[in-house]
Amino acid sequence: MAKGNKLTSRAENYSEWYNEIVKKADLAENSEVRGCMVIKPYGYAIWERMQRTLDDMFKETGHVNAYFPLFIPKSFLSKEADHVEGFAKECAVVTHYRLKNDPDGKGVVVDPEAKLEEELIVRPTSETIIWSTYRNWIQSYRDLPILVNQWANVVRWELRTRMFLRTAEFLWQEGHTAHATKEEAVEESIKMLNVYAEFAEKTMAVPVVKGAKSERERFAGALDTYTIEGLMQDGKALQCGTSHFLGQNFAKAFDVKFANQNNQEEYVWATSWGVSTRLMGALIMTHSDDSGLVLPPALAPHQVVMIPIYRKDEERALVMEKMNEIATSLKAAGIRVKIDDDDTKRAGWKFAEWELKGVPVRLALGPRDLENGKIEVARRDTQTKEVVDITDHFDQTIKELLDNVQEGIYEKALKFREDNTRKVDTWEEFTAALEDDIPGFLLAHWDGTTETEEKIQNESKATIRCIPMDGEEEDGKCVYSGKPSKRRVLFAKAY
RNA sequence: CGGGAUGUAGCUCAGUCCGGUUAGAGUACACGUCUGGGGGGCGUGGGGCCGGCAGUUCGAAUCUGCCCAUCCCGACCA
Repeated sequence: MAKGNKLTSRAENYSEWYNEIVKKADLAENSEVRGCMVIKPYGYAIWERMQRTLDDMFKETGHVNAYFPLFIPKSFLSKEADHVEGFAKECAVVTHYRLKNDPDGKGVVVDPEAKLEEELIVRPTSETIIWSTYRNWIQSYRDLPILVNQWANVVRWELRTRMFLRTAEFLWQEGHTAHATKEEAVEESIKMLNVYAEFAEKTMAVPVVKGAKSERERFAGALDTYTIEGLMQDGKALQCGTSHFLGQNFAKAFDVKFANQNNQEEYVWATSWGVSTRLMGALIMTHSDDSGLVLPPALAPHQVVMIPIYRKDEERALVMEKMNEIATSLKAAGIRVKIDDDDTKRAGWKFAEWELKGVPVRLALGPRDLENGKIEVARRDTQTKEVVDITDHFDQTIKELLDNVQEGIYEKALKFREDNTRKVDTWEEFTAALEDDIPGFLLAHWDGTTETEEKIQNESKATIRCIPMDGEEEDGKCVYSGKPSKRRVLFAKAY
């Protein structure tokens, strides 16, 4: 790659900047199938770290993993009326099970003889197939709760797609739990929302607002949907994860009952919750800059990249010896280290490349440093570097530096969100705020009706992201209708 | 599904209006060489069914028709 290979800046064209990061940082690329993407090894490595951390958190909260089929009988989808309403328009349908050679000799065609009696839907989510299964698993209160998660792919036939943010097929996890009481199910749905929020903030360093969705925005088939909402650098909101209290809707649709301690039959209470590869988009759009990706150390496949500098083979040998020694001690301290000793690339090229890929810390070591007992330490998030002594506790120095980076990018993102969260009280303020370069989060009163919500969306393009959980009661007037309101809700333009 | 555009090297594109040498550039790739502490310089080389089919013509990347594909804007998108 040549000098001209700079990213489009965020100011110039934000969505172009995003697309270029995804491609040039080797995260993913478009596939031959419209709307689908290939997640490349570097991008997948980040996703794997997300999976591992989340999976541990799920296990710690008592969940186990299982796997349910990709295909769902068409009839299942129509058993819960709201649910089918929500998904019908974006389902891929399997109608046949066989191909045959084209009689005209041009490749293969669908064999019309092989039509399925009942068509199969490629899962857009798995509530239906799971609840039809739970029916057989549950007879007594002693069978409850069921706390199951699955890691899977799902398909939603989207017309407009964007890498990681909205693709026709995506990877996610979906937790599906069954409980004896309403209280327990509600508690579960909030517990998992908290797990998501903790993951977002501690591991991804993405600050999020926890809240409940309005009726209009909630999951089809849920009584309550809870969400974590992040604010991206362009001032638009991104829904990062959702947790649903499903009530008894699916239990009734699939006739899942249990005998309570008094031997009375009751419908089971349900939750479901999920996060997807969309989190990759949140990660990119929260921290990255015009030089490329910025990764939190907790998720970076390589936390430290080491680049040797040398001219002659003798120099190379000396530098590599010292570098391996340092790498060994860093690895022993639990740090993920990559030595980039590729002799076909130049040092400057590697600097730019690893910056683009967001590696939190870069160490460069050359003959000059070797003489002085020093090493160059560069920090990705602040783009600063300094030459420091190689001390006995160098591994601890780096460990602390990584912690600082993790903390630093979170604080920076939090400050950005705070700077771009505004209370507005009039419709003029509301619409004016949305015209800004960074529209941001708007806290405003709302009269609680779907009609008003729709009008606000149609006239301003902003939607209610959530009714924040930590919001305080406050008397006010709806920013649109002027009717009384008890609390502010969070509005934003959203992805 | 409506509106607009584009298909030429792995990628980004010029050439098409006005038909006429062997179809070009940048980048990527390969080799050599000088290099090497922020995406290096020089040299050499490989790589093309010009989206497909059918016309017009002595001659088509270029003109005509049809088809296919993709992209953008809208509509739609818990």
